[in-house]
Amino acid sequence: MPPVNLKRLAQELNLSIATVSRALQDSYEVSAHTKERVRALAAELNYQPNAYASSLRRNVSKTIGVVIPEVNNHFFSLAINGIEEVARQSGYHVLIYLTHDDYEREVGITQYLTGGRVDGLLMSVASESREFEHLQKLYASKPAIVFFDRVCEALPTAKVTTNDYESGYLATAHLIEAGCRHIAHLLVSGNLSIGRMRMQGYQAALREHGLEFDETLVLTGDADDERNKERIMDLLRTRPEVDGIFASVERLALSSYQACKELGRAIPEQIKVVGFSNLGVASLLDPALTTITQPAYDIGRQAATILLRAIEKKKAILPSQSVVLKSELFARRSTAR
Amino acid sequence: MPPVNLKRLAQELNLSIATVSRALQDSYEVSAHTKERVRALAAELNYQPNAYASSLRRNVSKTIGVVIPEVNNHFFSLAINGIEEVARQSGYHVLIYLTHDDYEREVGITQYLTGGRVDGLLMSVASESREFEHLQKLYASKPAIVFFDRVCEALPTAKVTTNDYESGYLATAHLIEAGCRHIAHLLVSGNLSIGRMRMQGYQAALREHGLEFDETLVLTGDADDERNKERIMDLLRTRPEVDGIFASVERLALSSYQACKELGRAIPEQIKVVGFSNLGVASLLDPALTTITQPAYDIGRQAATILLRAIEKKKAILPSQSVVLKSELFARRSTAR
DNA sequence: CTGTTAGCGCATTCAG
DNA sequence: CTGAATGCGCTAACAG
Repeated sequence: MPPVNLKRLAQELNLSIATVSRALQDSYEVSAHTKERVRALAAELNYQPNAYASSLRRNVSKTIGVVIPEVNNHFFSLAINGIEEVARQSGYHVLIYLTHDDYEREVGITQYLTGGRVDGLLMSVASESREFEHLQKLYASKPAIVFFDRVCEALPTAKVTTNDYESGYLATAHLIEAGCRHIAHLLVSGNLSIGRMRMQGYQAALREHGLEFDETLVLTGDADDERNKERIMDLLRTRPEVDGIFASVERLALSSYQACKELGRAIPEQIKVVGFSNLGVASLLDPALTTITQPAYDIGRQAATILLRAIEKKKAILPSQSVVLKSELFARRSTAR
Repeated sequence: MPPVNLKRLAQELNLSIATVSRALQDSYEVSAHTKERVRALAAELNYQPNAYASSLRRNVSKTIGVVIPEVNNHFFSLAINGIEEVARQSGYHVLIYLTHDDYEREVGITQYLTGGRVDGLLMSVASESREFEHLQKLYASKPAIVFFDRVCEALPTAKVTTNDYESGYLATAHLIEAGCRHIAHLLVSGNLSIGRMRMQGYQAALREHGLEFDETLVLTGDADDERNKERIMDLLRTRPEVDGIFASVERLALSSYQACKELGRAIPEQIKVVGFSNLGVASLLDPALTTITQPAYDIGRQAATILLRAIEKKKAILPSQSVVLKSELFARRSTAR
């Protein structure tokens, strides 16, 4: 069976390829009658335009890429939800790439992406990425880029983030007000803006409540959850005075909970924990879980909206289009008192 | 600045386009010296082949599509993880589409996909889909398809599933052995094979343990979580004898937990619940949560592996390549006694 | 080992 | 209103 393409339609209808093409695009310079004939046959044969030929010709792919650390995480999966929603409504396809917070992979992926495969890119950088050369290259190679959550400050483009400084402050203040005096901080990574911001909020809250900032209570996590848990347990063992933990990212919050449980230290009676990011499910079920919840779905939507708008208008994305959304402290029942 | 394509490279090197193309593909019929020159310039100019031109010419896109109900769900996000992993290793790109369990969307997406954009498709059908005409059409239009978890039995292709019947049996038996005598079943959807299988296991377990199957204790959920919760609460109120719940899917399990909490019926003391699927995080934190956990990551990997192998070998996928993996009952501490 | 030629399917000039 | 011709960037068959 011959393939169903414009040529085939043209032959069967005794028309030229050009006319068929125009008819399918509802061009004003084709008679209503012809359009009808073309559409009827196209439907009958289940004609689908070849996306690649079209992309090649028009030099747009109607495809965006999403590069994120992982998907098995409430924040990112909700964000994808928002992104996919917006993309589909605008007729865009979504390619997904996971870095697993690995620098090498991120570099590989960005190279993969340099070359017209996508019209634009939504990105949350890997926490391990210190060097941004690959991102610079990518940026130079043209696709529109919008960062969300884990941004690369070095590139002059729009970023969709949350009020990380304030949230860090809020989380810490919440713990202090609940009676904590020795609050450990679990940092996601020193070279990630969200980590720095949240930590600054943490420090400010301590300071303003008259507490010392103790550098030795700050633990920087890595990609190995098991090891993170061990290190948290070590910290809790060697520093028994710790009565609160502020985890700056979901994975570390979980590791904290597990560490506390394994050490038999009850949450929230003995140790209070505030986990950053969307524990979703868990926080609904276990009242001991206090979380800072980011509006992940909206972040995804906003980032995608900015990106697609720029693509459609063929306009550059400016840093001034950046958006800062608000996170919320979500405690099922107050841990204060 | 002129674009960096083969033509440009060829001009600057005084070679033909064909030679440059061959050199970049490391063809044996190009001198080492020439290859070197080409590669050097390509690197210098950061040449990236145009993926669409290549796809058009070769008639392969090195892209697969993943169509799933949602991503904000441990099962699917883990599966994506596995899929992306396998795909990337083989140099494939992954397009993602979410149906939100909506029939219309699924139809729209499959149409979207009919037309060479993807070389293959991994799919978990929407629970609402009763009609499979769109899938038949898609199947006829050629891309290789592998179903996973929520399969469409009508199509003669490979399916990657878990031992749903046994798991349903196991879950129910677990409740019975823990002392439950009136076990409600929350069905995901009557027209989904996983639902039917799990329910059959549930019925068999009841039967073999000498319990009556009571149709009025079976509740079929829909896409509205809030309403599901209300209906579960209704059921628990009108049928106070219910002392166990077997939820055949993650979302319904969560709604059950919430319903129980709102009614003040303690889990697992007053009501025991077994939730199907990967509650992940939650089950680690709350010992009350008993889950049937599917090997989601492996399911993703396996499905992707079968698909890519078939694509690479240009061979049709046979139903005989189907795989059935095993789920595991995961109770943090036994609810029995 | 290298170049010439043709064409993937489509959108778009330019003619009529 | 319609058709013929051109080329997007790349690969592959065919020469030499």
